[in-house]
Amino acid sequence: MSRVSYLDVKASVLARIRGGELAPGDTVPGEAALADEFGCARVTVNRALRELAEAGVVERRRKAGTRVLDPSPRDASMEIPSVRAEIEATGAAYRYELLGRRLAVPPAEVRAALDVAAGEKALHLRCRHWAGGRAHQFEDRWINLETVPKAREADFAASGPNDWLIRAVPLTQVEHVFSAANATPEEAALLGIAPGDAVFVAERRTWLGARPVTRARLVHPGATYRLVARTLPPL
Amino acid sequence: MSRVSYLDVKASVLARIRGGELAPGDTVPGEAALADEFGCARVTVNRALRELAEAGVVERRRKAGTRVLDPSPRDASMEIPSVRAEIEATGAAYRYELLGRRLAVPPAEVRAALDVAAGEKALHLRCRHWAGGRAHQFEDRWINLETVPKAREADFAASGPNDWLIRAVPLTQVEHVFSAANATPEEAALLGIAPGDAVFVAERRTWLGARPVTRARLVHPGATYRLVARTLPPL
DNA sequence: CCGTGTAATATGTATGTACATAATACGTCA
DNA sequence: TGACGTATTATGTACATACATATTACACGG
Repeated sequence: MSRVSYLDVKASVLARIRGGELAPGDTVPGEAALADEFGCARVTVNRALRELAEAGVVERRRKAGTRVLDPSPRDASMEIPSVRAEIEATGAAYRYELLGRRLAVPPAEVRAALDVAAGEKALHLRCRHWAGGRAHQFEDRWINLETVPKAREADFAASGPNDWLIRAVPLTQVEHVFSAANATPEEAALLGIAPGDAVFVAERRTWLGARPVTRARLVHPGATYRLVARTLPPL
Repeated sequence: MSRVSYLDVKASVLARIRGGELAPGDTVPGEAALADEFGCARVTVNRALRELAEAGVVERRRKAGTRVLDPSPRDASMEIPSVRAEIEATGAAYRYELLGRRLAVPPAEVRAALDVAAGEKALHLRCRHWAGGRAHQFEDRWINLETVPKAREADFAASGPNDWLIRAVPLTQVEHVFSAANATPEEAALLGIAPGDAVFVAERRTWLGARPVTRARLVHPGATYRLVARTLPPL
């Protein structure tokens, strides 16, 4: 004879919504009413409804009560792709190659993205990531040395800047912009594809608090690269 | 003189982690200890730590206690792109055009994706979405009529299948696979670009419970299309 | 009629207590 | 030494109660 769990209440209310007994826009019975119905404490109902609200199923407002929301097109989520993990997950051997490392004044676009002062230098890296014998990604990355001074000493010969940054900096925010483009001759040569072949481009920017950390342009052969995003599993 | 809130405890513990006082792998003081330190009830600490666990900052195990996790590459999330909203958000005029509608036996690949019985027909739609005078998306969609019989009557002349489905079916699960490709001659003609130009392709599959609803191949001109994903804002 | 102050109300949260549960630590016995 | 059962312990959750807070509804005065 276990007592009534908040999970029982949560499941029951969810079932009423799924079953159409409670339609979007309807007001869910108040905490007191549900507590009475289930024979449990109001706090127990509170937790159940709070979690449903966190899940985006209902909306709660003081005094107004709890209302069923539209089955909204929930956000899709995807793993932040770490090249190494991505490649190793396929079973292919991962190899990293540093093509270039220099301190330089970044072009205007990068300067703006990284919030680097005019004339100030940043760290510019160019790398290639292999999946077995196939070039998987060409990486063109700028690192803000004001935010991450430690990067000045790192040589990035052994492991990629991505792995290094993950360990060195507790990133607080990451943004990706994905697009498709035709490979430039240089990109084609580096990726072992023909110029003009489609490439999948990810532009990644990361921040540490309010300070930009890095901006990377990641170019993948379009013929093989896939990015997957799924909605969170239903409750 | 308000009492100690679970938010205070949560913020304090988070600050210790961010500040390095508690490093990944370290054990967070027990609920009893924190309750004592903050002069609040253990339940209050419990809620603080529980929410930190939900946020992926710490890991909790009975008897073992609470440990700080690696600052994991949190999942990035993106809005599920609804063509109409996407276009209208840019300020451009949205126009929808139905290119074809037929009942047909789907090709093997689609049959597998939609779990349609061999020889069984499905609804095949081809549409184009305009952003002002520019073709924004070419849509090639199959709908499983066993899951959504109502689609047989819909004519999709006025509004797109996407809008129709959102209203008609409470989708439970959505998957996107993004890739880059070179435009086929047909795609190029439909999108007003040159054959071979890069296109950004989204393959979307949706489910209602365990039953596949639809599979759509959405093709966008690579020169203009961008997809953005961000990590959830920091705690 | 309109704005404003106030009472009513549903949710939000803190507390002390009690018991449940999972996992580890450890002692016992073969 | 090793397998197994048991005590210990930290978290997990339920409850009754009390008070906080946001928001609505409504009465009242200009």
